Formats: sequence, C-alpha cells, structure tokens
Amino acid sequence: MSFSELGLSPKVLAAVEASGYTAPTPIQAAAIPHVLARRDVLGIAQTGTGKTASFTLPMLTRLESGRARARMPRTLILEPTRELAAQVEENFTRYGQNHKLNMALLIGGVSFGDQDAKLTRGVDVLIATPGRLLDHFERGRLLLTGIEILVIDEADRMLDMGFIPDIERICKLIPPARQTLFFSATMPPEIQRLTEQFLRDPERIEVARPNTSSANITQLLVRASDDASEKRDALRRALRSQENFKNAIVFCNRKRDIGVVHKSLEKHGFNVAALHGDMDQRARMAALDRFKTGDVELLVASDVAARGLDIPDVSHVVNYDVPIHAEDYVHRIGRTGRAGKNGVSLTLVAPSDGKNLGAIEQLTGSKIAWQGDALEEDEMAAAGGRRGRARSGRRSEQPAKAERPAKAAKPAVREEKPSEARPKSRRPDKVAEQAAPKSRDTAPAAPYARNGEPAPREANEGRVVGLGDHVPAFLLKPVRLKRA
DNA sequence: AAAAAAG
Repeated sequence: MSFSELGLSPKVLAAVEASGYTAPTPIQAAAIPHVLARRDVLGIAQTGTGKTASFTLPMLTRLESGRARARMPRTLILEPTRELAAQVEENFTRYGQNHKLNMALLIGGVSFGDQDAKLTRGVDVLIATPGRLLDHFERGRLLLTGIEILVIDEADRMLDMGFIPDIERICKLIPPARQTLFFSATMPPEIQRLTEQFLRDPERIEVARPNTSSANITQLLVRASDDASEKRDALRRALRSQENFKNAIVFCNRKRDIGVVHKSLEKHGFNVAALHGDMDQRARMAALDRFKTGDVELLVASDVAARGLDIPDVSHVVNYDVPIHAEDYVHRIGRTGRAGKNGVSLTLVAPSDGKNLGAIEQLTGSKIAWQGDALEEDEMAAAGGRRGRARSGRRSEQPAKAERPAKAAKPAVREEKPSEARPKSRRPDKVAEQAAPKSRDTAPAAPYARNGEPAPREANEGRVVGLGDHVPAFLLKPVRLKRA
C-alpha cells in the first residue's frame, strides 16, 4: 500500500514524500478515501496510530478547490488541549507546504487580537479548543455557517474534561450539510450518543486498541516510599540506573509536586523543564519545545502531557506517581515507544499506591514486573492500598493463577462495562449547578457557614449592623491555611 | 486523592 493509491492530490503527495513517509498507517489507509468521498467518519483510534494525518491529508486535498471568506472558516478542528491544537497546526503546516492556506489557532492563554486579525483575513483551517472558539463566536467575531468539514478529535477526552456541552453547542451552530469526522479512543455511552446525534451514516473505522499497542514498551515497577524526599531519591536512582537512556517524561499526579520535583532534579544536576496547565501558555510552549529539541532531557509534567502528544523520540516515561485512573497509565506510557521505536516505562510505587496499581494491572490484563526489589502486597495493604479485594472478593480466597485470566479480563473492562466502570463524566457540572441552589434554600440560617460549621454569629448580636464598629461575622473567622 | 479549559 502506498499513499499514491489513496486519491490524494499531487501537492499533498509531494509534501508527504518530502516528509519521508512512504506507506500509510492502517487508519490512514482506511479513512483517507472516505474523507475524500465526503463521507462522515467515526474513527476509533488514539494518537500514535497516525490519526492526525488521516484527516489533515485529505482535508488539504479537499481545500484546494474553493476559497475562504472573512470570518467564515471553511474547516474546523476541535481539540481538547492547547498543546494538541498546536500539534495539529504543525501537521497542517508540514503537509500544507505546497498550499497557500490561511490557518488560525484559537486557543486560550494567548492574545485574542492576533487570532481575531487572522479570522478577518479569512481562514481555510481553523484549529481550536472549545472555550476560546466560543469566546470568539459570542463576541460576534466568527461565523460558523461556512464550515465544510468539522473534525472532533479526542472526543473521550473532551468528555473527561467536561467539554461535551460545548461540543454539542458548536455542532448545532454548524450547518448540517457539513462533513463530520469524529475521533475517539474509546466509545463510552455519552460519546456513542453524540455520534448518533451528529454523524450521518458514518463510516466506522477501528484500529488497534490503546492497551494492545504497547508491545514495544518495556514496563517496570520501582519500589518507592511514601515519604516525598525518599521518593525523589528513588526517582534519581531509577533515572541513573537506566541503560539506553535518552530522555524522559516524568509524570506527577499533582501540579504542586511538579515544581518540587523539577527543582529537586535540577539541583541534582539534571536538565529539566516543567509542564502543567497552570503555567502561562508561552512557558508551556517553551517547555515542550526545549524537550522536543533535546535542550532538556527531562520533562516533569502533569497529565496535560499524557494524551496524544507526539514527541517522536522519547526513550523513557517515568510515573513519579501511580496515576489515579488506570486509563491514564496507558496514555502516559504511550508517550514512549512511538514510531516503531522501543520504549521503557518506570512506575514508582509507594505503599499507598497499591490500590491504583491493582486497577492498572486489571485494565492492561497483566502483572507488571519489578525492577529490583518488589514492594510486597502486605506492605501496600498496611498503607491502605490493595483494598480491591473487598470489592472483587477474589484476591485472598483464590490461588494467584486464577486471579486474573488475562484474556477474559480485558474485554470485560474495555468493551462490556465502560459505563459501569465510570458511569458519568468526571466533571458532572450540570449536577453541581442544579444542586447548589437547592442547598441554599434548605440552609438559609447560617449564611457564612462553611464545611457544615455554623458561623460565629454572636459577634453581631445586639449591634447595629453595617455601621460603626460592626464587623461582619465572616471577617472575624480565623483564616485557615490550605495545608492538610 | 488530580488535571484540563474561558477569564
């Protein structure tokens, strides 16, 4: 199979060839002809499968006819994070080198005016995160009525991040005559519903599932302590003990730990950059760039970097913390072992991580080996980990071999029970919005009560309120620092 | 127990 058989235009083929690619990946081979034929596509695939080029290449061919008008973009690509949006823009730049295309990247954290100026000039390709796109729309700076192709990428992650209402709204703003390309790594019921609502007779294309594509990643566990200082020490030893080490992304569960780990590694002589969502956008871009170019060998990051980021040559992924959600583990380690290369993932496991580790091993359907000394089950249990047995009832009563029949366990989790494993979005915003006013109605007596404690009302009793020496009760409450 | 995205 070669790219030339797929129906792409000569300009696009020349750019692909110039990039050094000869054969399409399975999703590219399957999707490109349908996109060119103006069919809706439902692609079940994660990044790393060549998913991005499966829509950018045929879109470029399609865009060769026609021209953009001011404020009326011709195509729209929605991405869940700013970095992914920027990455898609790079992809269009690379393969669109022979085209005279106008592009705009509408993401938060950067100047509004530059984006607006581009919209005024007219754009062929609009790449956006939902929030900033709607911001432009609400200010009346953008018309979505001219969109010919709509791409919704990483839909399941949009769901995790609470973007589904935004996505629904945007879909309704675009005329139904459009072509829709919809990509998701998994198909939970909410996503399924969305595809039924917004896709017309889609061509369904499914490629290798995320947790089966990690054959070229060597996964290892590393014994660590719950003590932060000892854990950083374990991290340094793990990093220094690696053979064939080029660079690594070090994932932390919490943003505040990223700063600490970053400083600590720097102090011990490592070349490090940090990346998380509270950094300003320029610093985020700069950190990613320094890592990509090899200026730094370590990137200490939050899960903002876990999914989809395509950095071709990452030799190691280190989980400084065991991820709280098992599927994040699969995404994190997928940052290494890309483009046919081999990769290594190291996961530091402290006693309290036992429970999360169990969920990961259940999802991937295999036990992960320890590098060096193992952390024993009873050590994890003593720290409150490995509580999974209370739910499953299997662990203590049955022999180890029968515990986890790998072939049976995987489909059960991946296919049959996604809704039961996590029934609702992790950000049930609507529920919270509806619940809040009710609780106000039922508890009007203590307006400044927090966390169930009554406000110190005695401070105001028998006084004239609002004048002279009156001080509102909430100002008299001692300030509590956040540290637990 | 977190993080992400509009300020």
